[in-house]
Amino acid sequence: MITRTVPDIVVGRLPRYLQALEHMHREGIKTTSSQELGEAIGISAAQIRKDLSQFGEFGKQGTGYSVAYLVEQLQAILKLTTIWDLALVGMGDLGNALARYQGFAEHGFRITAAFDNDPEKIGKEVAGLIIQDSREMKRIIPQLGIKIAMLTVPASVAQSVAEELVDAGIRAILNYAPISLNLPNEIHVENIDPIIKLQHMTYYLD
Amino acid sequence: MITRTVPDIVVGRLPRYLQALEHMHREGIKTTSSQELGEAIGISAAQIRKDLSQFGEFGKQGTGYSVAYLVEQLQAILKLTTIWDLALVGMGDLGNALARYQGFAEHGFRITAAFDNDPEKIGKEVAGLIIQDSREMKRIIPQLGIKIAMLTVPASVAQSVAEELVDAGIRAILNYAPISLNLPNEIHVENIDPIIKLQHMTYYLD
DNA sequence: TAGATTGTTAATCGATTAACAATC
DNA sequence: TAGATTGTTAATCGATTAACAATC
Repeated sequence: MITRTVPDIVVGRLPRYLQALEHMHREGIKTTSSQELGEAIGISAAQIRKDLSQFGEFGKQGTGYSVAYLVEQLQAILKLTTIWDLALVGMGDLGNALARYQGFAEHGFRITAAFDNDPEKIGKEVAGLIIQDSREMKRIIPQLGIKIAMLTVPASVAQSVAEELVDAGIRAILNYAPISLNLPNEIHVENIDPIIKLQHMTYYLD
Repeated sequence: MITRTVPDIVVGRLPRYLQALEHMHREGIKTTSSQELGEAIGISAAQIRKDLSQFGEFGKQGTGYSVAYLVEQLQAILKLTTIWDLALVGMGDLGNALARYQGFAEHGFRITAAFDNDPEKIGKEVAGLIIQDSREMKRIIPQLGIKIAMLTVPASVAQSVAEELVDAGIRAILNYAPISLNLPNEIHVENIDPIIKLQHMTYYLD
C-alpha cells in the first residue's frame, strides 16, 4: 500500500484552517467556500483546495463546504478527537501563565503535570496543579502516558531538560526557550520565541 | 538603482542565525563555518551561504566567518543597532509574564507602555510599568514614537484593538491572540499561538 | 604549499497558482 | 436550468541543493 506523505508545510496550515472554521461555526455560519475561507486568513482559494485534496473530498461543487463537517474532518486529520495530556516544565512567570490559560482545555489539551527544580516551588499549587520535582519526570511522565511537553525553562538548561523529557518518553516539545534544541529526528519540536519574531519584523521597519 | 527584494523566508531565518551566533560568541567561539552553524540549527550549509550572500560577503575562504563580525552585520541588517520601544496591550497573565521577561531588554527591546481596559488594572504597576487606560493608546503611542506592539488581549477584542493600534501609528504587531488579524498590507504581523503549534504536532502522534 | 571553505551558478526539487471540466 | 464552486491537472514560480572555481 502506497501512502504518499503530506508535506509538512501543508500540515502546518491545517490548524489555521481549523481555527478560522471554528470561528465561523461559533458565529453560526453553516457553509463556506475556499474563496471566503482564504480571505479570512490570507491564503489563496486554490491553495486551500489543493491542501484539503491531500486528505479527501470535503466540499460540494456549487455550494462549497459545510463548516461543521469540515471542522470535524480537520479535527480527525489532526488527531484532535482525543484529549491530549501535556507536561509543563519550568514554572516561572511564563509557565504560570500557561498553567492558567483556558485555551488549552478548550481545545482538548490538558496540562496533567507541572515540573520545576526549585525547592521553593515544588509542592506549590498553580491552577489546580501541584508542582512536582523535575527529578520525578522520568517516573511520572510514562506513568501518565504523556507524549507532549511544553518547555519553559531558562535557555541554559533547556537542552539537558529536553533530553530528559525525551528519555521519559516525550515525543513532541513546544519549546519556549530561546535556543534551538538538538534532539533525535523522530522528536517533533516547535519553537515559540518572541525575540525571533520581533527581529523578523524590525527588518522591515526604520 | 535596482534593489532586488530579499525573500521574506530568508529574512525569517536571519534571527535564527543571529541567535546561534550570539550563543557561540558567549561561549568564546571566535570563528565558525556555514557547515558548523548549519549543524547547530538544522539548516544546510549551502542555504546559509546563499542566504547571507543576499546581503554581502561576510566570510573568508578557508577559514569561514568571524563570529563577532557576523553578529554585528546581522544586527545591522535586522536594524538591531537601535533600541526598539514596545507597547504591551492586554495585561492578563500572559501580558504580565511578558512584562517581567528579561529577554526583551537583553535584545534591545524595551517595553515602554502597557495598556489594559480593566479599571481594576489601570494604575497598577508591573515590572516598573504603570498600566494605562487603553483609551489613551491613540495619544500615548505616537507621543512615545512606538512602532511595535505585543497584543495579548482576548480573541474577541483582538481585531478591534489591533485596528486602534494601527490607527495610533503602530506598524508591527506580535499577535498572541488566537485569531488571524485582518489589517492593511503594510502592517507587519507575526502570530504566536501555542494551540496552532500543538495541533501541528499532534498530526504526527498517535 | 595543501586543505578548507567561501560565494555563486546551474540543476533540481517542491510549492503555488491558473485554468477548467465536472457537477451540485 | 444557470450559476457557483469544487477537485485536479498542467503551468509557473520560487526555494533548495549540488557543484566548483576562487582564494584564504
